[in-house]
Formats: sequence, structure tokens, C-alpha cells
Amino acid sequence: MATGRTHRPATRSRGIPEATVARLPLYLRALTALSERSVPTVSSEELAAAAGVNSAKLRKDFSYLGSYGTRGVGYDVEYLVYQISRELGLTQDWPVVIVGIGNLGAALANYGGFASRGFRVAALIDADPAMAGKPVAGMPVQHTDELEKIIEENGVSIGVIATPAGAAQQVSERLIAAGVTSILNFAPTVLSVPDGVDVRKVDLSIELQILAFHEQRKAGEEAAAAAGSATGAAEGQVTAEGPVAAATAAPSPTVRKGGPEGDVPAVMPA
Amino acid sequence: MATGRTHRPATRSRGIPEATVARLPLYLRALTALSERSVPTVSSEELAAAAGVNSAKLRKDFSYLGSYGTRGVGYDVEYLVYQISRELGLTQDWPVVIVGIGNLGAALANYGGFASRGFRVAALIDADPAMAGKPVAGMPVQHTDELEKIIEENGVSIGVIATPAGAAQQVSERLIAAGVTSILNFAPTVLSVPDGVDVRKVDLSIELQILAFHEQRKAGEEAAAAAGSATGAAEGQVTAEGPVAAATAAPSPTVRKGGPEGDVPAVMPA
DNA sequence: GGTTGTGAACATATTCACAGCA
DNA sequence: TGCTGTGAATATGTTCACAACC
Repeated sequence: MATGRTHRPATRSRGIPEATVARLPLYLRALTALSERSVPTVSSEELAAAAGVNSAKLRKDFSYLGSYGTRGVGYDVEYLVYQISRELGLTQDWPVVIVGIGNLGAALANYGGFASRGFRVAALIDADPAMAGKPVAGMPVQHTDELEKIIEENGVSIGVIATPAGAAQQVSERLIAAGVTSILNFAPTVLSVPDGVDVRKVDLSIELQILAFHEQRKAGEEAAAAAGSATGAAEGQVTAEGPVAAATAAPSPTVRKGGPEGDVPAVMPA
Repeated sequence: MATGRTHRPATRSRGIPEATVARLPLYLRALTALSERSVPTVSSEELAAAAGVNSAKLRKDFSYLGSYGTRGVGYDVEYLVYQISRELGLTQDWPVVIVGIGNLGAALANYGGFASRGFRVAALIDADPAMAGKPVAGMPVQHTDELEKIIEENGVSIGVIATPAGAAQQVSERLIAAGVTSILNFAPTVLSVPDGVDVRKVDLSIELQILAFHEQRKAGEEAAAAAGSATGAAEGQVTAEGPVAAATAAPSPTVRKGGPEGDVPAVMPA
């Protein structure tokens, strides 16, 4: 790259792949640990192991940031910590508000990793008047009425939603109207937001369902392996002991009433 | 497909793309809501909107499961709920244990969405003897000593780790040795586990850092847009008004000591 | 020798666009 | 006519493998 800014837009341009961005915090965490142990340099191999990825991926990721390593040597730990922090925008501090101080909201408020990396909890907000003024994580809970004022006065651009699902959309609208442009949503709902607003979601139940899917598959494979025909069989059957073929052949959607029981709900902490 | 099982392995075979699996819970949630409102059928367009994806993706996703729709009509809600539940393995119930009953662990234990979808909290486990016997979410906390016994007696295959980072690896080893093959890890550490064990991680701090990255970029674009040169400029510069070029050109890793002190920052609230 | 940085090959995921069917 | 199901086109992400460099 340093060969002489000929082609390639400019200054290595913008456009770090999303997948890379998502891994930078992982690298940063690993680097921070090395930094604490005063390790001066690290190879892509070592760092990759610490971050739980493979080294080719790590090098490729870093190549999007620039050439921060030294061939034959590795990466300077402190220097990389700085570069990644800067790239992630962690050299400044980000005030965040947490809305919905139930079990989960309180747990988040108490979560140390929050503050440690450039994030500062500017306020805890809840709709329950009974909560107002009560201290959580050493901070008084404020009422939703104050939301707009808090956002504006503190210049908050990141909001965390930990309310019940039913309240989340409305809360997001108020946050956005007041100036928030990034939301971390713990409520099990799809938020619809205008362009330019980023939403990331964390959903417990979804993660468990994904695990269940793989878990089920493992059970199927085990069963298939156990049952006679060794190698070949594990391909087609696996998951289904049920009517996969039947269902495909006769998709008569005559109701069928599936479900574990009758229901759903998935509210949230409280 | 359905044309006559000639090529293509068998019965539509196995191999639902991981990206699709990750969205199935989303569809399921949207469908469940429709089901509660007694909506009988839904089009890919409507369902996609409810799940927050586009309809082509949704149809493609469903095509991996089979042909469960009716052309010109849409999908039968109840039937799809059943099919997806089955595919995800939610027609059976999965006992899970939560290890580490601090703020977060307690919040998870209280989380309703847990139980609602085929998951059952079989036990709460904590290393602190003072916690033993104390009720959390209507359930007595048990001591880590009991871990193996609990896993085995309840046939637990999914474990949730909500311990401090330092304890997570060891806890995962004990869980796995006792028979757990899927782990949902809330501790901010990379777990190293043997093949065949699935780990999914949820990390607060990582999500916030990703948001910060995009937030920073927005600020950069705003600044670039505000500063003279309109359209074209927003490409190459964006984030950096700082020494991106300098860093690239002179990668002299002479320490540099990056702390959050003198540097870059692109504007921002505060 | 050792390790980075990166084109090229491969793999996975998304989107388009329309044939096929109810 | 309306909507699904899916090949084909595109975009994004990962891995390989090696030239460039310390």
C-alpha cells in the first residue's frame, strides 16, 4: 500500500467490513490483557489464539486498518491497542442511558465492563414512579418524564433499552426524537427506526433457540450413528424423526396446531 | 424439488445455512404474535415486515425448510409455527442451568422469555457458599459442588455462564465434563472448548463498541458534510481528520504510547 | 529464519427477477 | 391475478499460500 498513493481511492479509504468491525472489540480485549501483563509485542498467531479466531483472519482484519505490524516481529501491543481504540471511537467517552430498570436494567447498570471502555452511564430511566429516586448502582433512577431533558443535557447518542417488549418501540421513538442515534435493544421486539439510526439487539431467547437447534442436530446424528448404517446415513435424516417427507409431500395447511402448549409471551424482567 | 427425489441427497437433506437458523427464532416470534391474534395466514411480505427482514430473504430461508406456503395465498400461521418450532427443536423441553447468580445471573433467572419457549431453568448454581439455599426467582441457589450431580440427574445439555470472566473457563470445563454440549456465555472471555461443543457468546461491551464505531463514523460524515466540499469528499475522509495517512505512511511502532490523551477525536456531544 | 500483508480461490449470504402454481 | 419457490447474479466473508520485508 505504501507504494505511492496511485490507485485505490484515498488514504486506504473507508469501508472496514462489518465482520471485521465486530471482531475489533475481541482483539482489543485480548490486547488489553497482554498490555496489562506488559507484553511488548505479539504475533498474529498468538493474538489470534487469545481472541479465538484464526491468524489469517486476524491479519486480514488488521490490514483494513493499516499496516501496523512489523514483518518478522509481530505487532506492538500498546500501539495496536491505541489504533484499535481509535478506530472504534473509544478514545472519547460515550455517555449512555439505560431505560427500563428492572432486573436486567439493574444488572446492566451494575455491570463493570460498561464503564471500563469509554462508556459512561449518564442516567438510569424508568417509567415506574415508585422507582424514581431509588438508587441503583449508586445512581438515582429518574422518571421517564425526564428522558428528553437527560438526553439533550448530556449529549447522549447511545441508548440501551431494557424495558418490557411492549414499551420498547415507544421508548426508542422518544430516544431518537431527543437525539439518540444508536440503540442497544434487549427487549424481544423488532424496533423500527429511521435511516441513520443503528440498532443492535441482544436476545436471550434467540440465542438459546439457536443452541437448541444445534443440540437437536447432535442428538439426531448420534441416533443415526447408533442406528445401523454407519457413515452414509447421517446425511439425509439427522434432525427429523418426524414427518419431514410427509410434511413436504402433503403440505395441507389444515391448521395443525403446533406449539408446546398454547402460548407465547415473552415479556421480560419486570 | 419435489420433482422426484433424483439428485439432491435425500429428503431435502440437511444443511440449513447458519444465517437462516439465526433468523428462525425471529420468524417464530412474529408468527407467534400473529397466532395470538388468530391471524390464519400471512404473506412473505407481511411476515418479513413483522420480523424486520426483507421478503426475498424470508422466502429463501423458508425454502430450506421445505415448501410450506401456498402460492397466491401465503403461509398458514399455525402450521409454520409448528414447522419452525420443530426445526429448532422446541417441541421438546430443554433443561438449562445458570451458573453464576450475580446481578446478571439473577436477571436471567427471572427472565420470563426463558421458560416460555421450551426452556426450563433446572437449577441456579453459584460458587459463593453464602448464596446457597437463598431463593432467586423462586428457586434455591445451589452450590457449585453440586454441579455435576445436577447436570447428570436432570439431563442438562445447555448451560448458561454468567460468572465473572476469571471463572468462566473452569466452569465451562466442568459443565462439559458433566455432559453439557451447548453453552451460552455471558462472561467476557473466549472459552476454549472441545469439538462438538457449541458456544454462543453475549457481550454487552462488544455490542456497545460496535455501536460506538458506527456512531463515530456518523459524526465524521456530518463533519465532512458540513465542511465545504459537498458530495465527493465524504468518501475518502470520513472518520479521520486525524493522522490516518501519517500512521500508514510512517508505521514506526516506536511505542507511541496511545493513551486516551492527546488525539484524534471527532467531535461529538458531551 | 520469522512474520506480516495481500492477491486469488473459495465459501457463504443476500438480492434480483421471474417461472410456476393456486 | 397474486404470491411462493428458486435459479442466477451479486455481495460479503473466509481461507490459502506466498511475495515482501525485517
